[in-house]
Amino acid sequence: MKIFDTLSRDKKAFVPIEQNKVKIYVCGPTVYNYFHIGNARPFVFFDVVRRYFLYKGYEVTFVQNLTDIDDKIIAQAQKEDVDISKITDKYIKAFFEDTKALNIMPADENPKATDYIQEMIDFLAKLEKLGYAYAVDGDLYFEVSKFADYGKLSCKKLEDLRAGARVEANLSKRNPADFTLWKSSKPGEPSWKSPWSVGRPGWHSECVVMSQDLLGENFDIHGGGVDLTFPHHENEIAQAEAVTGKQFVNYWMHNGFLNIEGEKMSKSLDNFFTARDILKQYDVDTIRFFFLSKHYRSPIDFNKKIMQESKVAIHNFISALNSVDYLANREQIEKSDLLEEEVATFVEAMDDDFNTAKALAVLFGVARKIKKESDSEALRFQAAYTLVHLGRVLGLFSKLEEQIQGLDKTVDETALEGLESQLIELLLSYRNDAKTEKNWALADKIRDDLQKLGLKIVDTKDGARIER
RNA sequence: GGCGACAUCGCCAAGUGGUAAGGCAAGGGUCUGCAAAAUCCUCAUCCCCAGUUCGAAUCUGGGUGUCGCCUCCA
Repeated sequence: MKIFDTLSRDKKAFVPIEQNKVKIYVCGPTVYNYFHIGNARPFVFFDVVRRYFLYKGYEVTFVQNLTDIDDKIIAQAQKEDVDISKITDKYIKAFFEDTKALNIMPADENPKATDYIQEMIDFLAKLEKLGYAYAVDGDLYFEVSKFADYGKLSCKKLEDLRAGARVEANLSKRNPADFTLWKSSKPGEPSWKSPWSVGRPGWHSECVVMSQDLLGENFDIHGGGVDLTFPHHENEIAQAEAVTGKQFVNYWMHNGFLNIEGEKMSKSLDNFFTARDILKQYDVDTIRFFFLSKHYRSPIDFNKKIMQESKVAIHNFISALNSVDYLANREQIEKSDLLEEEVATFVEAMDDDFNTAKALAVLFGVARKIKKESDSEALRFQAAYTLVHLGRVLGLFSKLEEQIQGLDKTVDETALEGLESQLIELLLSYRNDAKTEKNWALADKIRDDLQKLGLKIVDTKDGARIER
C-alpha cells in the first residue's frame, strides 16, 4: 500500500507504527455554521481511507476534532447576540447529522478544543520553557526562527515568507511569521486563566495537543485540505517536534480543493452550498460518487452537469443489481464467491494512494457482467455480490433496499401522497384504456402532460411506472 | 514578487518508458404503436517546440495556458 506524503512529496509504502494498527487524525470543522460541500470532500474521502484500512484488516483509530473556540465562532455569537455555546451546540449537532447523512462513519473520538484548555496551557508552558515561545502583553507567540525545520511541510523558506507577507506587520512579533499560541481576550469574550493572560488558545495548538493525547506523540496519518498545509499543519509540526524532539506524523495527506462551476466557492459569489442543502438535491451515493470519481489530490469542480452524470452512474449500478433481482435473491447472491480478478484490480487501485477513480472503473466492469444475460446466473450473482461488496468499501449502497425499491416503484408506491397519487393512477388507467383502443393521440397527450409536471412515465412489461 | 501543482476524446477521468481504462454525451442497431427505459455496437495518440531513448502521454529543457499557497479557510 502506497500513500503520497506531503512532507516527503513522494508516494511511500505504508508501514504502520504498530503492526496491523493505524492511527488517523483529520482536522474537523470549526462549528460556527453548517459545513459546506467543500468541507464535505475531506470528510468523505478520509471516511473512505478509514473504510479501506478496515477492509484490509487494520485496527483503525480515527480522531477528528471539533473546533469550538475561535474568532469566527465569537463573531457569529455576537452577530446572533447569543451565548457562544448556543452556536457551538447547534452546529456540532448539525455536523453529526450531516456526516451521518453522508454515510460517514462516526469517528472513534471527536475531541473538543474547550475540553483541552488545561492540556493546551501545559503544552504551551513547555514550549515557553524550552525557549520556543515568548510572551508580549498577554499574548504568547511561537518563534519560528528557533525551529530549524520550519517550512519543511509546505516547502517554504522563512525569507520567502517574509518577502511575501501581505499582512499588516504585528509590531509585537519578533518575526512576521511567528504565530499566536495564546491570545488575550477582550471583555465579554470567552476566556480562561493562564500564566500569560486571561484569554484563549490559538487554533494551531489544539490539533497538536488533542492528537497527541489520543494517538501518541508520533502517529501514522494526519489529514486535511491542502489549504491547511500552510500555516496550520506547518505550525503543528513546529510545536509538536519542538517539544518531543521526534517526528510528529509519518504520513501527511492533503486533499485538493473543490470549486463551484470553475470558481472558488465564496459567499460573495453566491455559490456557497452547504452539504445539508446538497443532500436535499442529490442522494448520498451520488454525492460520494462525485467525490470519488476524481483523485483526491486533484482539484474537483462541482456543477450540475457532473452531478447529473454521477446520478446516472449510480443509477446504472442499481439497475444492474435490479436486473438480478438482488433483494429477492439476496440470500443466495450473498453466498456467492467474489470475482477474484476484479477484487484484485480494485485493491491494486486503492493500494496506489487511494486511486478511487480507477477503483470505480472496476465497479463499472462488474456491473456490465451483472447485466450480461449471456452470463450464467451463478456468474451474474457473483458479479452482483462483488459490486455490493466493493461498493461498500467506498461507503456506497448504504440505502440499497430503498434504492432498489425506488427503481421498482410503480405509481402507487411513489413518494407521492394521498389524493395526488390516486389522481395520477387514474390518469394512467385512462392512458392504458386509450392504448387498448389504440387511441395513441390521447395516450401520448396524457404522457406528455404528466411529463410537463415533472413526472416521467416509464413503460415496462408490468405496466407504467412514474419517476420524478 | 516568492513557492508549488496541473494541462489526456464534446465533457468528466485513469494511465509515470513499451504502444491510450472507465463514465457521461453523441451516432448506429434491437425492442416499443411512438417515445422513454432496457440492451448491443461505434467513437482520442495525449497543449506547443526541441531533446534523451530501439521506443515517451509518461523523462529533460524551453514556451503557452490554468490553478493553489504565501492572510481565516477543507
